[in-house]
Amino acid sequence: MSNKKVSIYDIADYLGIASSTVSRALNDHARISEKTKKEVRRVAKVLGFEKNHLATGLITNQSLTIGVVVPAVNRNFFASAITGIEKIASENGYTVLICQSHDLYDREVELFDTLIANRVDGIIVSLAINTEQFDHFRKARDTGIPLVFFDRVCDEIEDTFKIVVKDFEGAYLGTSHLAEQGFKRIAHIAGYQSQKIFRDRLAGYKQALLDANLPYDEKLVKYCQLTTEDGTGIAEELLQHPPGPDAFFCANNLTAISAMAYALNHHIKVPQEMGIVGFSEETVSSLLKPSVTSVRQPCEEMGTLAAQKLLEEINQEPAGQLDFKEIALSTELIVRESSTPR
Amino acid sequence: MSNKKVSIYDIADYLGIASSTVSRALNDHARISEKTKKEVRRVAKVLGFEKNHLATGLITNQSLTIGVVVPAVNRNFFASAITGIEKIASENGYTVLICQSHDLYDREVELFDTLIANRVDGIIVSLAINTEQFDHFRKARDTGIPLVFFDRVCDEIEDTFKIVVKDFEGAYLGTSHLAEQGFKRIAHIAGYQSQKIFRDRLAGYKQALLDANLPYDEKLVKYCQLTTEDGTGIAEELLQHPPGPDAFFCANNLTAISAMAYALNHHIKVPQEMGIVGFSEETVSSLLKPSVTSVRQPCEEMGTLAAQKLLEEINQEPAGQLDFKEIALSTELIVRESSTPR
DNA sequence: CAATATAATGCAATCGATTGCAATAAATTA
DNA sequence: TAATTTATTGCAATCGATTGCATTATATTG
Repeated sequence: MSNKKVSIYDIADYLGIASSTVSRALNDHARISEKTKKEVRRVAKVLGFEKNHLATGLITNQSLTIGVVVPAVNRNFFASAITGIEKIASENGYTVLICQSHDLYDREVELFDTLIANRVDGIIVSLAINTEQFDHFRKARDTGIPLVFFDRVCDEIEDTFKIVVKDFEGAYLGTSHLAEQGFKRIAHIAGYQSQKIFRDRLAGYKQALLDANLPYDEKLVKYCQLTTEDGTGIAEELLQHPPGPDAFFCANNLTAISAMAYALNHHIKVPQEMGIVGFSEETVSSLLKPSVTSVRQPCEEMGTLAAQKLLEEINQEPAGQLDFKEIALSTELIVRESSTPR
Repeated sequence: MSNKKVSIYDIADYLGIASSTVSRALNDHARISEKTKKEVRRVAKVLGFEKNHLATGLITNQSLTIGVVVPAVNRNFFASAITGIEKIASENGYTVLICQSHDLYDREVELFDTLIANRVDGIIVSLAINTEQFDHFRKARDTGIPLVFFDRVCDEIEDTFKIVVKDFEGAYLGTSHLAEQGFKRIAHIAGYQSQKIFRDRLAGYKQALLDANLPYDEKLVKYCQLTTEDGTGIAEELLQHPPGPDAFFCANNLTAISAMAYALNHHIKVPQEMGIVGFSEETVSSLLKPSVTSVRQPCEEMGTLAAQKLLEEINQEPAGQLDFKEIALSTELIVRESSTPR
């Protein structure tokens, strides 16, 4: 293996000049002549030079890398958010380190340690579903690494940007829509209430019932991790013993899809006998038969916003001037077949 | 902001010992006494020390990071493969840098430059759909960075591991199955033939037709990028003018799902009037109504294998002893409703 | 107790790029 | 031509961890 590691010293030797000149030339420094710059660039190319970011990072104390910690990348919401983050990051010369917590608190903590050790310049995070301790966030902040939360945010940590959607509003929209369509016994597949977003969604659901003069029946609310299996299981549980629900408002889309699948497989007609509304779109929401009504979140926009705010904090000059706050974006109800019997 | 950067020197000063001793203590070196090790670890914790990987990487010439370049992370196949890669990597103390090429050649090249600059110890890659030049791969290899291809591999580069599935076999299985179920005019939504996997899938499809005594009609084969829109568009095109196909064998699952959606929306009954088989599972394959028959790939296993082979190459001692080859894993046909009219 | 072996620690160079300051070369002005 | 600016380039320290070799402390043996 030809383990050539070409450094600026090699270029310097080749041209018989100082390494500092090479460094400045490559960085297009104003005090280097055009002639030398051209020469240096030419030789750099000939020799196959690639700048060593580790060395740069060590001396400049910044890695030009930002870390992203999400529960999983194979969900449309997170994948889109990441796309947004990448866009802003690469426009600004930053690399993105994407990590999956797989919704495990322990893994999240580990990932934070790794990111800190790798000296990322900032971290964007959406909490694992069972994260209820926050020392790893504090540690990052104490180490001087800016943090931005999005989607599943952490209220206990202040002075950071938080990018969320109006979960209450979204849930209210979805549930009200079902009520308007004539559904009377609307169940809610809810996320664990340790996460604010799921509390807000439940609250929106309740308020919508109230405003529609429908009774709130706690037996119709089921808390879970919101996996595919949870959706099927809860649908089965609720539909076994009459009177079951005649509609599901689901706190995410995976459970909406799987609850719908359960219904269809048991010869319950959707939407005639059963209405379905999900929260957050999946790629297939519009492709399913019937297509699935859902609350659309501006996923990619959340990503770009999170990245912008993070870079703002990383590059703030002087420090301590930022107006940290929670930014809540609007949701939109995409009405499709699964909720419209008429 | 308390930008404390605690280094081994701080620990050394605190204890009045040499930094080299601290370094060795933290690395559990045999020639350091237990007593000192304990002291050092204690102080490290008190001071909030986090090892600087940049410095370590600079001196040891390894970053303990591996790069992964895939077209997109929001596809079940890649997400699962990544999960497999992460598993092996973290077991071995490596961090994974995940990058998306978004199926763009230019972006892929850019990402390679960034990864090289970040001195990753190796790269696992699945080609962008229009990658037909390979200098960036050669450059990585010349820089001494091991490469492993998976899924969409590059035949032009030799002496690297390649992890694939038996695409020919999978396509043969899927198409034969449709033939057995009585479908006569089986269309194929194919990927661009610049990629070997799509050539192999087409070949498997052809062979299956041949063995089933069905004529090969090139009008029933459509080449595309395999996006959702492609699936819908091709279904529309082929079904507009009779005699259209009575089944679709699709080179991925997105097009299978969207072609099926098109059929259902136009009152074509699946599977009674139209059979559907896809390649590679999506999370929703089993949840759709009808559920979608598809060729299952061992996604996660491909990821673990790719990572294992990469680490093997990274840590080979002495160099040049590896038996590089293409490893082809078996596929499995998961029969569901979309292809079984009876 | 002296001599030798062994354990534990320290010194100093190194990785590659950056950067403040000094030094030299070239250009301008008196 | 001498004096002064201005444009270029070089020197050397620095970031933080690692490591070969030297050194000192402790243990073992005769």
